[in-house]
Amino acid sequence: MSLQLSVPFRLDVTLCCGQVFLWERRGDWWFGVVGGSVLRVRQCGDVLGFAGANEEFVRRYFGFDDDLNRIAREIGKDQYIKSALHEFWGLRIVRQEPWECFVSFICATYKSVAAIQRMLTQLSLKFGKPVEFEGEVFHAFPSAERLAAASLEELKSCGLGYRASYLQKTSQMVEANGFNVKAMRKMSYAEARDVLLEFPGVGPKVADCVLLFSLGKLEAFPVDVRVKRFLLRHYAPAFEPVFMEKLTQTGGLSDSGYERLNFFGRTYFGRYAGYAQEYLYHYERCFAGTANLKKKRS
DNA sequence: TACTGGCCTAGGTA
DNA sequence: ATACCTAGGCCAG
Repeated sequence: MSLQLSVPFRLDVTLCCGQVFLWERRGDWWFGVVGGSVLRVRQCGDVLGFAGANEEFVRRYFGFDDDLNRIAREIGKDQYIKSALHEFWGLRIVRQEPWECFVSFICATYKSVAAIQRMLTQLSLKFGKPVEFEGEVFHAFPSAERLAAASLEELKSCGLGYRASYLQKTSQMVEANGFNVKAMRKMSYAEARDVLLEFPGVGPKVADCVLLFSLGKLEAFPVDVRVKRFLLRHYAPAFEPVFMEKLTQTGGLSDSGYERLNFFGRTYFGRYAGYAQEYLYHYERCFAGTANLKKKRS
């Protein structure tokens, strides 16, 4: 099946920008398991070809209802973000499966994207239900029940390290009390964030990623080392010199430091701050390299 | 309340 | 090759 694109969209950028980890590229086609079924998608200009789901599902998953032109007008506050918007125009925030997204970002702490993909792939292979598609076996993302029953050793064998116990405890909590996606969608950003923060292994960064990439809270503004970096480089005048100095001197980010940068992002860019974050994050990742702003060791 | 280390592991880099 | 550094942070003290 195929659909004629009537909105700006770029599939490859959307799947490569670091918001989702389990899509695999094979030639022109992308393969992914979403909600227990396998999806095959490719883009040729204004035509999106797909198999494994209906058009409505595809439209919802890739966020075609987001009015990108309007979003760009609202977040396009300065030349730097405008450059990122221009470079990656068509990048959209995906509506991931919340549980998969939650697990992904619990595992993502202090890991590179390549390593995250590897961990999640192993978890799926080991604990996910096999799904046949076009004569081939794929694996669905494992349920909370299955992960809750896994031993620490089994989880660690997927490369999780210290994240294994977080994932085990969180899975057990979800198995016992559920993961109330519907309720969180209805809540405000702040309320839903507080719910997520109750789970082990979930701090503000992980919560913001889940809110943005799976719960439709487009004002969420996750702050990681790259975001911190481009804020230091390009938005320094927005902060007090003393605060800037402290940020530059320390590698990590304290709770209060996180909240200040997060608050800046949400107030400066507005209700679509999450889109700004993702365009800028990807821009930083592709063009800014890994210049070292950390305190020099002596 | 705010800050400091420690933490598992795997890619990437010198 | 082999050592070292950093990676989409969180938690305990």
